[in-house]
Amino acid sequence: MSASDDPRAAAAALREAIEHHNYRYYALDAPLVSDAEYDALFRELQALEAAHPELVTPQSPTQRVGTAPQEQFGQVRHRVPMLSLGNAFEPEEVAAFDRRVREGLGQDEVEYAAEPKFDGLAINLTYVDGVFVQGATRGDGYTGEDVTANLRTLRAIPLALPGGKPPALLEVRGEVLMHKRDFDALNAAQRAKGEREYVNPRNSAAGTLRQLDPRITATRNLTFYAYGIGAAEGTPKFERHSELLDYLAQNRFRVAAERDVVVGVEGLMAFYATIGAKRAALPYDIDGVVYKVNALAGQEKLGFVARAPRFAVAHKYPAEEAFSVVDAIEVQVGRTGALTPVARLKPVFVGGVTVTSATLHNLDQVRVKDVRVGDTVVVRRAGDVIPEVARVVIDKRLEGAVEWQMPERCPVCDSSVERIESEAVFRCTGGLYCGAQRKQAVIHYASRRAMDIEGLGEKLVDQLVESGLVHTPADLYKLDVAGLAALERMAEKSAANVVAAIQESRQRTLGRFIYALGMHHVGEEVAKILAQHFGSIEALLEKSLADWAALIDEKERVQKENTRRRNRGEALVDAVLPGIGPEIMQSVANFLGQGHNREVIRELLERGVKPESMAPAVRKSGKVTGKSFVLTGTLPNLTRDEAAERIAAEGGRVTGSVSKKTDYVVAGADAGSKYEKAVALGIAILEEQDLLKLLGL
DNA sequence: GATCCTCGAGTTCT
DNA sequence: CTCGAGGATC
Repeated sequence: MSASDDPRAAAAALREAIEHHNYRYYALDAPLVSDAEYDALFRELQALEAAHPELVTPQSPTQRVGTAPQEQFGQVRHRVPMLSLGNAFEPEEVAAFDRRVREGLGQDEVEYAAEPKFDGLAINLTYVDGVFVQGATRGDGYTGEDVTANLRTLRAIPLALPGGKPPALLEVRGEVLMHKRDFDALNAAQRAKGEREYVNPRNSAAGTLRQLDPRITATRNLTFYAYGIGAAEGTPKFERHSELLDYLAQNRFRVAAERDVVVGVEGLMAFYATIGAKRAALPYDIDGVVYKVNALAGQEKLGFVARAPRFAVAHKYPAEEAFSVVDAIEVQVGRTGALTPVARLKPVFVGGVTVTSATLHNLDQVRVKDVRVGDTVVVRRAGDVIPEVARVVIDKRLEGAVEWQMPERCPVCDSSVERIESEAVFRCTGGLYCGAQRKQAVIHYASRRAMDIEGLGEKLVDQLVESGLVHTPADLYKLDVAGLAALERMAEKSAANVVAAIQESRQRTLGRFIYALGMHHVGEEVAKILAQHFGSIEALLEKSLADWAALIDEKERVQKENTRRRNRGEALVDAVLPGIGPEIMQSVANFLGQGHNREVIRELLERGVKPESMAPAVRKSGKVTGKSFVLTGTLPNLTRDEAAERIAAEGGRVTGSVSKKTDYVVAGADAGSKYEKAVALGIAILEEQDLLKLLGL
């Protein structure tokens, strides 16, 4: 049969042939034909479709690249949530996982499907009647972004499942990533064009997938590896995870060649070691391996804890370490004057990013690790993100390297530096005289949780303070558009926005205002207590030093009295200002006792800042009165603040750390150590929907 | 006096 | 998120 006899059949045959060659080339790395032969087939199909436009179908290989760039990505609700996995780092944690699985299944030995854990982006592909209709990112696990147009350009993603009788619905789960060699090629090209280079394959895959113009995505070599399925209708019945992967491979998806089926914890550890040894030689980046109970019936039996399946775990490789050299140890000055030593390092690529500095926390830490300028050090990214100096390579220490000393004078304002006995930190005594502290004070004042002045960030405050326009937060209210627009990189329009934001900030709650003042030991919580107790800023200012001293005495007296009563089992006396002890009172008294601080407050009020007095918290009874909650991870719909607000509205309390007194832990995606702790303490774990139900919403 | 619970403060990089 | 320290509790 030739094309002229039956163009429709010819086009179908060509498409099938091209998809098959794609599969051989992109998924198996084992092409059957030369590139020239492939191109010939492709051009033949293009010619045929040009002659018979009615034959063009969306799933034709000629249609991978759409034309019009999108404005933005749509939202996609996942039919089956895309969950995250629990992590294991140590052999004992893997053994514990295996033990829980064995106990859960009542088996002596369990078979696992083991595979590399790709360091890419989790994706869900939807096929309806064998045709690729939609691809979405994982997002928060429940809702992702529609990146169909970009995914269509990936030739490792079949646009149509091979003939026969395709399933009515198939969701393929997997990872989009960039092979290391393609990443290197991309960066070489970027360099040649004088454009920005990407830091690692994962970031470049993410950046490429989020291109609004699919034509750009098409020029980059992204690939896709399948590792599971979501919703499915009309697929064969699988009994094992490994069978399911075989099925995906038969349907022209790329699956990891390294996947294996192993038995027992010995099998898991052997797989971990094998992949670890091959890690550098693999074509893609991985950050661990994944173990899943192979029997699907077993997976179902084990089920889920909160958001993580009980039948699978990710076994991570240790944080990557790298050598670098300490160029200098600089000192940063914080809002409270705290001096923090920071190691400036020769740029080193570790854990996927280039690290140039790492905090050394305080002098004690510098001494413990004995870090000196010029030292060769081992750098790693602790936990997830924050770079740290793990240790010094003593053998490589240069002769004459001296112990680092905390400077005696502030590097910013030259005031003397002192260390309060029994405290680890050194502080600059310059107070608001110190430029660094002044800047930080203004930044803190404008921050989201304080007076919430939008557009007034670190950069702008730097300029304002350095140009002398602003010395204290009170000066913000004197700024006008003309003055601001005179600054560099500040257009009329954005200057107007900032001024408007400053005006708008005059009305804030008293709690926010007190917090914004930035008194030592007075964070959001303490500020709120003070606001509710005093009711107005004037009431707070009225208190003399003697009044505070009396209050402190009173506090200590009540504390002693209560200790006595407790020993006798008598009822306790209500304390003044619960949650605020002598130390904090002293700090507030010191702050308000200083003339310049009172002056700034007076100016703020004069310039129209009107803190709204706050009614003492009426302990409303709600659905969760008296219960305490801890939030961790990212919730699918609510932000943490929103969740906290709703809990408070029903009488519950939200705290930051998990303890025996915690009633519920609300866990979202990528929940961290708090989740672990909750499990260890046997505390009820809620997902967002459970929380909403509990709150009656 | 000891222990537990919370809050405050500081931090890196994209 | 983690550490350190203040406050409450026993």
